[in-house]
Amino acid sequence: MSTAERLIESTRELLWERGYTGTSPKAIQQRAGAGQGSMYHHFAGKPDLALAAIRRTAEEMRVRAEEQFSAPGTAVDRITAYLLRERDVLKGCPIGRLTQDPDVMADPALRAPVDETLAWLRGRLADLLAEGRERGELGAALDPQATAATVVAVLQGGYVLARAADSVQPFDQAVTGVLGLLAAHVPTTHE
Amino acid sequence: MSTAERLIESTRELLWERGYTGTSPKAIQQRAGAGQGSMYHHFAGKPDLALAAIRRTAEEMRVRAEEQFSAPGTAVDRITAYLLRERDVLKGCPIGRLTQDPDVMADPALRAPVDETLAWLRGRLADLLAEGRERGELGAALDPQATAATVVAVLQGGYVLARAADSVQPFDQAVTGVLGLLAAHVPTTHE
DNA sequence: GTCTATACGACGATAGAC
DNA sequence: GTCTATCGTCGTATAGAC
Repeated sequence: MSTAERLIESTRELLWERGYTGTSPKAIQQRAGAGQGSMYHHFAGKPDLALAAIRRTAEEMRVRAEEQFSAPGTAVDRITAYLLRERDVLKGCPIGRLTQDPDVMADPALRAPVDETLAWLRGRLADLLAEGRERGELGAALDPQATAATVVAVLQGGYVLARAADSVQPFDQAVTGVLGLLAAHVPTTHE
Repeated sequence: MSTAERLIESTRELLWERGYTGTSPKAIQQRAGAGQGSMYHHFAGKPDLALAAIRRTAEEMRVRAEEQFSAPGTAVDRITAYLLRERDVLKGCPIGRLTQDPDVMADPALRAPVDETLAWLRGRLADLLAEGRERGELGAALDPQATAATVVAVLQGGYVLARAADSVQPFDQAVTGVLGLLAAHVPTTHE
């Protein structure tokens, strides 16, 4: 792996673990096994490197989500598979966490991939829900956009609860809970 | 207001806006209009001051939530009122955000109030949901614990989505969505 | 491309005068 | 109680040699 690659990967890890403010150039260099000069040769500075790291993480997240979304099965099947997918729950969402970093949110370039990724997720889930509703898999009363936002929020909030409790249990409960609520909207499961 | 009070209040604001790592003693002093010596006279250091600030914020959060929880009405009414309560959505949750700060999570003293507050919230909502189920306001199939986790996660995740989008819309949608799902579990609304 | 040297303010705290 | 002085380290680079 090239030095530039190692720098990006180290930055991705540190942004995930410690956030933008909590990540120093020195820490990035040490983890990447690169010197000062090397880092500043490849990147203009901390924001530039962070941008490369965030873009890559965002792209990876979309690809992994799309794997579930484009799988065979009903809309609810695919959303269920997405929600139950294996996750590094206690580490949280590498994109969602950036939302709490004022320095990231204050920089339009850094903010854009965060905003776009979460908006894409909601949109994609809304599409699935709308499709499921059209096919009669879901009740006509279900609001695809609102429900999509709920599903993404359950994940993002589930990470928060899990980190607070230092346990995956609240995350799993939140997912179980929303799946239970969603099941009540599946016409065939109505008593 | 005493100097110690102003220091605590300033710390509360800064922890909310910038998190623990992003908040420096100097910034706290400036906002409080106090000098170095003054701060270190009243508090042992940054962690000590943060502890006082976090405890107060946690206490305030419980009191405000309990106002809705102990109001008259059905369980669903009270949960709805809680979810629709006025909030500083774009600023996020002052307790939930600390969850993303590794230095807070690494310190048992700082972590405790965060953990306890979110756990209390889930427990309180689970109680309400269980009560509503016993009274027949909610379907027997509803899992109080899981659903409580879902409700709290929707709020915490809604903040994340709102901050990413720089708009309250996704937060409102997530709340609308979960209320819509919950409505399907109210026996009388079944067609 | 990578290294070392240098810079300068911020961070988090202590010491001691008033 | 509050102030100023001082301290050692870190953060975020730039400069220039190799």
